[in-house]
Amino acid sequence: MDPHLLRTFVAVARLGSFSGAARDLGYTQSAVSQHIAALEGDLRTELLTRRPVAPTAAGARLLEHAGPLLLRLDAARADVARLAAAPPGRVILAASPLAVGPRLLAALPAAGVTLRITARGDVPAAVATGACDLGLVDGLAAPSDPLRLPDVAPLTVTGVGEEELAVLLPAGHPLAGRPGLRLADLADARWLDAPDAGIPLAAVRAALGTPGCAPSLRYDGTDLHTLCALSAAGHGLTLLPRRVAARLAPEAAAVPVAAPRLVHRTELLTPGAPTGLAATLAERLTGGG
Amino acid sequence: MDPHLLRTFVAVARLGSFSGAARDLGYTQSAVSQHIAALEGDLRTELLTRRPVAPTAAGARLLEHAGPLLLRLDAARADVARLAAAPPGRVILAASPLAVGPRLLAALPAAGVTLRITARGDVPAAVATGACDLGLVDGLAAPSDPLRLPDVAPLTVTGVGEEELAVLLPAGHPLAGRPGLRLADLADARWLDAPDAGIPLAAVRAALGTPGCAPSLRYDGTDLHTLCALSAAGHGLTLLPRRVAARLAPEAAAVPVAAPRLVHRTELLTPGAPTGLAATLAERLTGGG
DNA sequence: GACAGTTACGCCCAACGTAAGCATA
DNA sequence: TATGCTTACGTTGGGCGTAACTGTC
Repeated sequence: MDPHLLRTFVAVARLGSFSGAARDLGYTQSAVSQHIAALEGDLRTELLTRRPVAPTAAGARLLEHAGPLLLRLDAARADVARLAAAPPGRVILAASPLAVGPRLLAALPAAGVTLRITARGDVPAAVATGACDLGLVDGLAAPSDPLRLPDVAPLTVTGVGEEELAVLLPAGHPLAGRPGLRLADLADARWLDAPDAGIPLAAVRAALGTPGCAPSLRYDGTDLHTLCALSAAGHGLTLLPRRVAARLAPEAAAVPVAAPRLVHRTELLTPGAPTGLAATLAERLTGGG
Repeated sequence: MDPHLLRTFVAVARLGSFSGAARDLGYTQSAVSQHIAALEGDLRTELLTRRPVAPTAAGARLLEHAGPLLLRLDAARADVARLAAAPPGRVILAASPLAVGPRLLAALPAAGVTLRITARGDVPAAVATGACDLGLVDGLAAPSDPLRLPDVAPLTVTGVGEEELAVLLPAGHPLAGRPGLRLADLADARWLDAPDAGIPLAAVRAALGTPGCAPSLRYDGTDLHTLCALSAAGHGLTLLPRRVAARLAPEAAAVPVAAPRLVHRTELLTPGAPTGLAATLAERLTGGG
C-alpha cells in the first residue's frame, strides 16, 4: 500500500486507462501496469477490470479510502513544511462563496491578502495542503454548534459569525411577501441544489429531517449571481443567509424564514498556529464584531 | 513520506529510543537511524532531538498526522480484505461501556457473537481496521443529531437509541432528592472525568458552554461500577444515561436531570455493507424497538 | 491489424545489515 | 568507559524502462 501505488491507482481509475495514467504521472505504461499488479498482489484482490478499465467492487472501496488518505499525506507534508518555512509575506485566503460577508470585507484591507473563492467542500483541503494559508467555510448548524467538516488535518476552527436565514422566491411566488414564513413549511417545495455556491440541499434536508429524494436543478458553479438568477427564473427555491439574500436579491424575493434552531454559520480554518500576516488577519476576523 | 518511515518515526517517538523502536519493529538500530534520517531529509526538517530522543516542534506536528494516517491505511487494507473474504461465522462487536443497554442485551442471543467492551475513542478504529465487525458507540448530542465521530474510514452510522440523562450524586449531597434538577445548575460542580467509561467531561462542558478548566479526578478505565463507586465516594459528579444510572446506583443517588436539547445517543457503526451474521445482528440492533 | 495491457529482462537505485566511528553521560 | 546514535560499505531486492508478447475489438 505504497502511496505511489495508490496515487497511480486513482489516476488509472479516474482516467479509465493505464496508458493515460502513465502519461499523466510521467511513467511508462509498463510501470503503471506493474503498480496495479503490485497493489492487487499485495491486497490479493482484483481492483480493476481491464477492457474496459473500471474499478471492481473492491477497487471502488479502495478508491473511497485513497482520496482522504492521499490528502492527509499531502497535508502532513505541507504542515511541517509550513513550520519550517519563514512566515509568508503574502496570505492566500480560501473562502466559500457564502462565507464572504461584511465582517470579512471589513477585515480585508490588510495589504498582501489574496482572496480565493473556492467550492465549499474544497476549503478544508486547500488549507490543509497548504494551497491556502487561511480558510473561511460556511454551513448550516444549530446555534453555537460547530460545523461538520471533514477532518483532513488537525486544523483549528473558530466560529466567526452566525446569521439567520432567508429564502429566495421567484417573482410572483404565492408565498412571496407573506410574513412569518417557516422553513418547515417549505420542506416539500422544489429547491435548487447548489452545493458549491449556496447551501447544499442535502444539508437543508438533513436539518429538516426530510429524506430528500426530490429531483431538483443542480448548479455546480460558485457564482452567487447565477444562483440568484436561476432562483428568480423559477428553477427552485434557494436558502441563503439573510444579509447575503438582502444584498443579492430584490426585497420582495428575499423572504426571512424562521428555522428551528438553525443558523448559517461561518468558521475560520487555520493550520496549527498561524504566523505573521496570516495571524493578524485571523485575529481581525475572529476579534472584532 | 513512506508509511514505513512514518511507522518507524512514531515508534521512536513513543519509545523515546532508536534502539527500542528497532527491537519493536524487527529492524536493526542502524535501519531505524536511516529511516529517521530519510524522513528528515525528505521533509528538510529536524524531527527529533537526540539525547534525549524527543520530537521537535515539527516532529510533534508530524506525529499528530501520523496516527490518523496509519490508521486510515490499515482501515483501507482491512476494508478491501473484508470484501474479498467470506463472511465470518463469528462476529466481534466492539461497544463502549455506556452503549451496552437493554436493546443490545435483547438482540445479543444470536450465537457466535463476542462482545468486546472498548474505550469509546477506540471503537471507530476497531471497526475500521477490522479488529471488530461491528461497533456501538455512545455520546452526547442534540436529539436526532448524529454523534461527532472521528472519520477514520467511510463507516455507515445508524442511530439505535436516544435517552435522557441522569446525574450520580454522592450520598447526602445537598441536591439529592431534589426534583426538577437541571444540568445547567451543575455547571460549576466538581465532575468526575471518565472519558473511556462514562461521558467525557469535555463533551459535557462543550454542551453546557462552560470552558471547563476545573481540575477533576480522572478515571481512565472502562468499568462502570468503579465509576459509580468513585462517584458515591464523593470524588465528583457523573453524568449517565437514565436507565444505566437507575440500574447501577441506588435510587437516591441517580437523579434525573433536565438538559436543554441534549440526549445520550448510541450509534451502530458498520463497515460498508455488513454480511452474514454481522448483517443480521446489525438488523436486530437497528430494527426492533 | 491496431490498440492496450502484460510479461521478460536488464539496469540501477534504494533499503537493509554488519561493522566501525563518535558523542554524551 | 559504556551506551546509543551515526556513518561507511557491501549485498540484495525492488522499481523502472525497453521491448517483445498477448488478448480483444
